Amino acid sequence: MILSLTEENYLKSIFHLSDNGQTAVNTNHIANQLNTRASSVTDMLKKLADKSLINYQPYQGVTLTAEGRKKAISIVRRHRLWEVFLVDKLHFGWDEVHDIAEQLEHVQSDALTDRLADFLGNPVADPHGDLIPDKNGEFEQTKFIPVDQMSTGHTGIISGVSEHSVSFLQYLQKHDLVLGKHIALLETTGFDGSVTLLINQSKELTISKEAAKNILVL
Amino acid sequence: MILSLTEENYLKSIFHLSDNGQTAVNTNHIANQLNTRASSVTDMLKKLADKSLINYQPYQGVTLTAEGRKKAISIVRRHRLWEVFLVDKLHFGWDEVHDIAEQLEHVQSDALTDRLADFLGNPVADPHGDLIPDKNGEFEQTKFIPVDQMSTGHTGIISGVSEHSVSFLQYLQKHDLVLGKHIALLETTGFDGSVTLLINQSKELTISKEAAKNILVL
DNA sequence: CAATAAATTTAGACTTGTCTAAAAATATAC
DNA sequence: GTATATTTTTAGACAAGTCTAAATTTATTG
Repeated sequence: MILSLTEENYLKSIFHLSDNGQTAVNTNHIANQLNTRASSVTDMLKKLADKSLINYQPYQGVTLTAEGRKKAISIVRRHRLWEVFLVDKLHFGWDEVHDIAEQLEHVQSDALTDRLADFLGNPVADPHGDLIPDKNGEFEQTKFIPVDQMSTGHTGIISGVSEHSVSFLQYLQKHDLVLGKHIALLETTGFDGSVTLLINQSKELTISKEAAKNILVL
Repeated sequence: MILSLTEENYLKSIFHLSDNGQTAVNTNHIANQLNTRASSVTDMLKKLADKSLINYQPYQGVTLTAEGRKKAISIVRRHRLWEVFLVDKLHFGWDEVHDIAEQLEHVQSDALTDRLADFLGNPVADPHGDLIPDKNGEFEQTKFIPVDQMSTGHTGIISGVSEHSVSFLQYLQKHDLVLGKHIALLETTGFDGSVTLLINQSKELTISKEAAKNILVL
């Protein structure tokens, strides 16, 4: 079944807002995420329910069906593969690629997606460290830890972020907190939770608890 | 000014049907090319005329304005660059790429287009030999000759086709009449115009006048 | 050049996706 | 546990793009 661009965007939103399809999502949350109105969302939810892509009970929020989840995951796969392409091959900054990938993800061709993945070396994570599902929709099993949950003295490799705003990404870039860097947690300040890191065994940097929460290490 | 996908497709059609924007194009021709109805075309022509992208007088056909031509050329540029990407990098066959490029061409980002061009080595022609306009909309000046207009004994390099149907492309592929092959015209048959070629100084092949007309050499 | 044929445009309707405003259902608070 | 606030849905309208059928314009032809 071929979905419209709009339908794809709704499925993707629901997937992301529901923590990969587990919990129910509210109409208002979707409206907010898609910059549209609750009434528009209701209309679309009925349509997606008719197509058996979501489970929808009026006033009770929605979850994805197996079919809907499959579709959503394939969109996520396309999005993240294109992000890798844009950063690795076209040398865009990781803070510049989201909007372009948002367009590219809607190009419908399984052959294209699979060949692109091969061309990129079948990456398992995108430039933000978000996991790329494989052809069958499976995510590699990994255990990212947010920096604010590391113990003092322990080390890790920066492997992802859980906040994708351009300003945060640029902040990270500026302080050289990019993917692949080795960090060690030197100290956690009790009163505000800010943490002091040693980056690549050389540079010391103190960041807020808020920032630490959104940097993931492996 | 940002154009809708549909508007882009109309401009592209007009550009192609008008021999790169020179001659006037009929409503019916556009309807035919876009698989739509004449009445739909009329509606859209009014809209494009309102936006100063075409010159439109009812019943008199249309031509592109300078602005419309610029837009059309940028779509053609994107389309052909993506075709190069699909064939050179993802190893698609030249007969498989049109539909995918048709989708990719509508991704709106000048930065993407320019970086893609750089990544591909700023090619001047796509896998079918069609010229790729540069960033400023200029086509490289070349003089392709259709095989049916070659003189007996003369040689050339296959550099393009003027017919893009999948069946024709597959026919060429089967007979090894692909881009870059050296051919010599051995003989033209008077009564039906079919021509006998020597391919890469080794293999002889006779093709119809119809086929010869659509193979371009340099 | 009148009559027919072909091409084009208009009129009115339909679909998709959106919106505002009002109604209904659910959640919260005293 | 009733009143208020919040969330969600319904009702009706609108814009983009399309369609069919009818009307109009242009082209063709005897």
